[in-house]
Amino acid sequence: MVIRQRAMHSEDKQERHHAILDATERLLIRTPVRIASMSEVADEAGLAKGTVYLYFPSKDELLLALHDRHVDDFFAALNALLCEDKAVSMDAILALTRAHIVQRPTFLPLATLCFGIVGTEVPGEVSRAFKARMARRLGTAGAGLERHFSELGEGRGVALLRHSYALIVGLWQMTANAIEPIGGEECHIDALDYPKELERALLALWEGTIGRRLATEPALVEERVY
Amino acid sequence: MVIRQRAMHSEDKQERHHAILDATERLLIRTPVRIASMSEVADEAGLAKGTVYLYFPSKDELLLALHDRHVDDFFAALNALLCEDKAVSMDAILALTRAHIVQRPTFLPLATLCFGIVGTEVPGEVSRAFKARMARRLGTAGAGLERHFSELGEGRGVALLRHSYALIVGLWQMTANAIEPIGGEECHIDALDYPKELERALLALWEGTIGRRLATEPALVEERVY
Amino acid sequence: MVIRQRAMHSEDKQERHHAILDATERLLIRTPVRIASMSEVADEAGLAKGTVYLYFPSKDELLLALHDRHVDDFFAALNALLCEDKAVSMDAILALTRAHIVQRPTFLPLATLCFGIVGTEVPGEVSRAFKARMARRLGTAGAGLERHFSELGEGRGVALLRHSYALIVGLWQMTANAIEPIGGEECHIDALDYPKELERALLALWEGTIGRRLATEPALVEERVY
Amino acid sequence: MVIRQRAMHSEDKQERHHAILDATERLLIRTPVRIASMSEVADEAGLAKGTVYLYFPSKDELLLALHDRHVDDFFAALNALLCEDKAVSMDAILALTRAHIVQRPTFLPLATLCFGIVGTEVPGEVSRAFKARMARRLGTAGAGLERHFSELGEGRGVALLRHSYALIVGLWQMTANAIEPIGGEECHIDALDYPKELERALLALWEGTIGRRLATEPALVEERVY
DNA sequence: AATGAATGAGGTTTCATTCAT
DNA sequence: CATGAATGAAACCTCATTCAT
Repeated sequence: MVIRQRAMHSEDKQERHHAILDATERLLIRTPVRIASMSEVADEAGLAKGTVYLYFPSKDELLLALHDRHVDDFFAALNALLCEDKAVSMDAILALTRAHIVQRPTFLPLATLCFGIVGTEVPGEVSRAFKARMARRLGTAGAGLERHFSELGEGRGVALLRHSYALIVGLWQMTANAIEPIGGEECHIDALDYPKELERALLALWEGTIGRRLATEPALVEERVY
Repeated sequence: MVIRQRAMHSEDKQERHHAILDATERLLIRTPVRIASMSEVADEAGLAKGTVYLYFPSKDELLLALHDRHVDDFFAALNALLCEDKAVSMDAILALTRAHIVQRPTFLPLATLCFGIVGTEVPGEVSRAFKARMARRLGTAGAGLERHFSELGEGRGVALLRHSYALIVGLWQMTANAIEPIGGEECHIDALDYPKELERALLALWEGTIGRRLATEPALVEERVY
Repeated sequence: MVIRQRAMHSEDKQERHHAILDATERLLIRTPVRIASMSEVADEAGLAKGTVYLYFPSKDELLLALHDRHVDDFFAALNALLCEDKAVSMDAILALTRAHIVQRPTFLPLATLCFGIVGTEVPGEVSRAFKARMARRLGTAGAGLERHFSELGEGRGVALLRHSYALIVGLWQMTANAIEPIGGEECHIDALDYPKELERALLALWEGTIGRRLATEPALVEERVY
Repeated sequence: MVIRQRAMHSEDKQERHHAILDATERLLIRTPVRIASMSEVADEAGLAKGTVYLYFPSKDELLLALHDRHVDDFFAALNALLCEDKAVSMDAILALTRAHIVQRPTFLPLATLCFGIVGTEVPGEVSRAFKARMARRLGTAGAGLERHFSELGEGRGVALLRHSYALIVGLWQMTANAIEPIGGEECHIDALDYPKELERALLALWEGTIGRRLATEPALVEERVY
């Protein structure tokens, strides 16, 4: 077993907390299909199995905590963007989504997984706490959105974020798992390029919701339906 | 144990095939949260466990087959609608979605489950076959859509269907799992009314994609952002 | 894994049931101090772990079933004795106790163990069923006792059996575990000869309960207090 | 965490020793069924886990020490009684048993537990020391008994105490575990009134051992077999 | 074709004890 | 002396799948 110092202070513990999440993330990147066992997590973190349970009461809560960190990263960036004084373009939001969700290899698989965990496997208290955090983030970001897009009425910002998130996750599930180009069938190959297809779909959703043209990126505009 | 005769003829086999799927569906309705074990499926179907394996090579393929049947029902109805000569309204499509997906208690939980199965657990051949069927259905329906909504360019019908499906599934996952009815807690109830929120989101997506107003249902219109 | 035939018929299953109990008993004889793990039981029985769980739903219930078999053996013999027409002597009962309880190396350790299991670890239904069987056995044997020892009033037979059983188990626990001859201290060595001390204690209990002399064995009589 | 000063002097240590035993006893009263974990003991004592290990080398020895204290209390009272000049009645001894064993909620559960510990889990030295203390107590009290009950020959006093103790513990195990109050079920209630049944059994044992009538309490006499 | 007994890998969790601080 | 973070050996149990009957 790797010799490590003990996390005596609160900040050391925070660090170790994160170190375990980091280890979990590394494993998830290595084998996205399989959810690592707690033994593997402990090994990867250079800790004993029991130590992992010292920081996370169960495997499900560990996974949920990692997902929570992902979500937090995204919303922190989003809120930072929305809090700025200058105008926020759709492009900026898409770029942010790309950076924090689409290109982060573990975000979407883990999100998919956690949809099954929250509410069924995890104790109600934990589940509720997660949902509350989620609601708070959505609320903050939704309000920010309403400030930047004045066409959005009260509460429409949150709804738009929810719909967008649903689209991001749902489309990833379809694309990653369910649909791929099959020989013999003539498919538009780029229809299955998840990042691009997602941006087109999001653009349509936002334009439909807000009621005016938003995109400025040529790539998206030129494909537009007339 | 129930005495049963053997399914000697091809049609008997088809029948038993469906009987097993029916049993699985009944179990799924009874406990949507838990995926029934093969024992339970066999019991519910009045067969022995081994017999179920004569008809479905694995549990995953059984679930996938049931999902396939759901999807087939939906697309059959959709294609029937789109093949008719008369104009097809958005409302008609929403109604169809409601009837075949939203209000069918097993469709969305199973879809969610299958997104995790296909491509990882199931042999490539089976997975490819499922995806091919899916692509064919989408292709047909997408083409029909393009006929009815002339603003949709070539291939845009398929894409819109994909995006819609993603929205349907993704929003369900967020709504079904992220919120639970808690006695005494005041929840923003309407934000969590999945059927209504879904229709609003779909409407926005379609209007954003097609580029014009589509809804006629007062309930949706009056909530609209100006 | 050892190749074995399958227990298809009810009697085969009974046999396998017993075979597992036999294996458990062998292990218990080998290491009376440690309660075997389910893996060891399965190995000893030449079966897979899962198979053991097919016959016994949990480790505790397996142990309880073995204890139940012990108890059953004892009471079957006791009732057989009490059902005979001819008079039953205290000596006969002591001999029977010796044969079925004292000299059976696993009876008392397992009984001690099971006192902790019943009512806490085992589901209420199982626990109740065991207690009901126990009450039935005690009732039958107690009534038989009352027939043979006319001084015992109604219900006193059951009570005497309960007290005797308590003495048997309690004294074993003290003797086997808590008290042993210690160098330096002058102890009557034979006070720690459990079988003999037990019989003396039982004789006193019975004589005190029934109210007259019962023993005929010289060994017990000659030690008697005048 | 509670700030505590260090136990530097021998008497401080003794005090802390007792404080830990007190904490263990409180936990045992709270949940008699479950043996507290060392963490709980430490918490209850307001100490860290490691500190408990400074005073007791293992969990088993902690439990044994608590049991030892119980036993010591009982024998101290018994010897005090037996050392008095005036005659000692059976009733007095029963009353003492009631007060120190039967009505003390942790005595019997812990005794049961310790019967499984001593001689198996605990190092021989500790086990032997406990047994030696036990033998000494029994020896003293047994000799006292022989003075008060002249019918008891040499060594019979110790034996009677051993048998009594066995009966006390054995009957408790049968009664406490084999029967539980079940709403709606009619149980032979009085067969399960442990304190009363115990006194009847002890009376019979003592009368059978000593050879004459001992009881004076009407409640016991009137139930007597003629 | 049908059965259902047997399999056994696989994963989670607990907690007495140790030892660095 | 005191702490409490870290350890890691157990042990249980499930259930998809196989295959003898």
